[in-house]
Amino acid sequence: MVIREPVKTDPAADVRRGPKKKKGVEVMTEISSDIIRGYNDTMILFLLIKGPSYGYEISKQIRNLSDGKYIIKETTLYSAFTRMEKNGYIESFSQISQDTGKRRTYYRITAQGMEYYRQKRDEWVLTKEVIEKFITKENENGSC
Amino acid sequence: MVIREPVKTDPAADVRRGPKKKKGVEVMTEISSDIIRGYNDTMILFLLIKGPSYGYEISKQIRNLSDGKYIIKETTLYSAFTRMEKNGYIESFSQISQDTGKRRTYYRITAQGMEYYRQKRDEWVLTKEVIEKFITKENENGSC
DNA sequence: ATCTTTACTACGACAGACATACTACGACAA
DNA sequence: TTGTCGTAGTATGTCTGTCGTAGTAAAGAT
Repeated sequence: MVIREPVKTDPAADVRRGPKKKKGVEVMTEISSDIIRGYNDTMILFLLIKGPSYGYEISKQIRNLSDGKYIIKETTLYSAFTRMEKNGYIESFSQISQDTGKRRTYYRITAQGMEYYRQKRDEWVLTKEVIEKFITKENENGSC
Repeated sequence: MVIREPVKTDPAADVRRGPKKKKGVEVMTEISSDIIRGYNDTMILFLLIKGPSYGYEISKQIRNLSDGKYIIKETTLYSAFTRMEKNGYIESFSQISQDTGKRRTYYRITAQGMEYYRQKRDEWVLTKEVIEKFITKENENGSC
C-alpha cells in the first residue's frame, strides 16, 4: 500500500496533460478546447482522406501540421474515433505494421465521412465570417 | 387540466429554437453550437465595448451583424451574462429606459472583461490558422 | 380580443473535451 | 537491472457551454 506521492512517475503524462504553460512575462496564448470543439473530428477526417491511419500517427500529424500549436489529448482523440465509427464516418481494421510487427487499430474514412467533412468545411467558412465580424484587428476599435 | 397538444402556441418559440431549416434542394449550412461555443462570450463582449446594453438588444445586434446567419438562443445569452458577471467580465445595473419606461437589466464591460476579450481575440487568430491547415479549399485535395 | 414583440427566469439534458489512471512492450542508457 | 522514453492504446468519471422546454409579464400591433 503505497501512498501516492506528487512525483511524476508517468513519462507520458505531458502528452496527456498538454504542454506546460510558460510562466513568464508573456502569457502563452493557447487554443481553448471550446473553439476547437467539434473540429477535432474534422481535422482527423482531413488526415484520413490521405489514407488510413491510426491514433498515435494522427496525433503526431496534428501536432506537426499545426507547428506544435495544437496537441490533441489522447482521450479526445480516441473518443473521437469511437464516436465517428459509431456515426459511420470511419471504419476500423486491425493490422500488423510492417516496421514494428505490432498490431494496431487503423481507421479509414467512409463516403459518409467524406460528406461530413465537406459539410464541416462549408460550415467553417460561414462561421469564420461571422466570428470575424466580432473581432477587432489589434486595437482598431474606437472606444478603447 | 389541459393535455398539451403538439400545436405551436408559443409565438416566441422560433427565437428559442432557432431558424427553421430550409428543406429543399440545397442543404442549409448552419453554424453549429460546437464551433461557436466559447465565442458567444467574445461576441457579447465585443458589443459591450461600444457601451452598456441588455439582453434583447445584444441578441438583435448579433443577428444583424451576422446578417441573420447566427441567432443566439435566449438561454445561451442569459446564461452567458450570468457566467461573465460571476467571472468579473461584466457588471450589471438596473435602469429604466427613456423610450419604453420599463426597467431593464443592463450590462457593462469591466477592465477584466476587456482583457479577456483581447485574449480571446489573440486566441482566435491562432486557432483560425490551425484549423485552416486542415481545411481544403473547395476540392483541391488530391486524393478526392 | 388575440397575436407579437419585448424582456426575462428556471430547470434539466446532452455531448465533447478533459483529468486521472492504468496496461503493455521494445529500445536504450546509467 | 532499473529506469526512462516512445509507442499504442483502454477505462471511468467530471466539467462546462449550449440547448430544449416551459414559464411570467407588460406594451404594442392587427
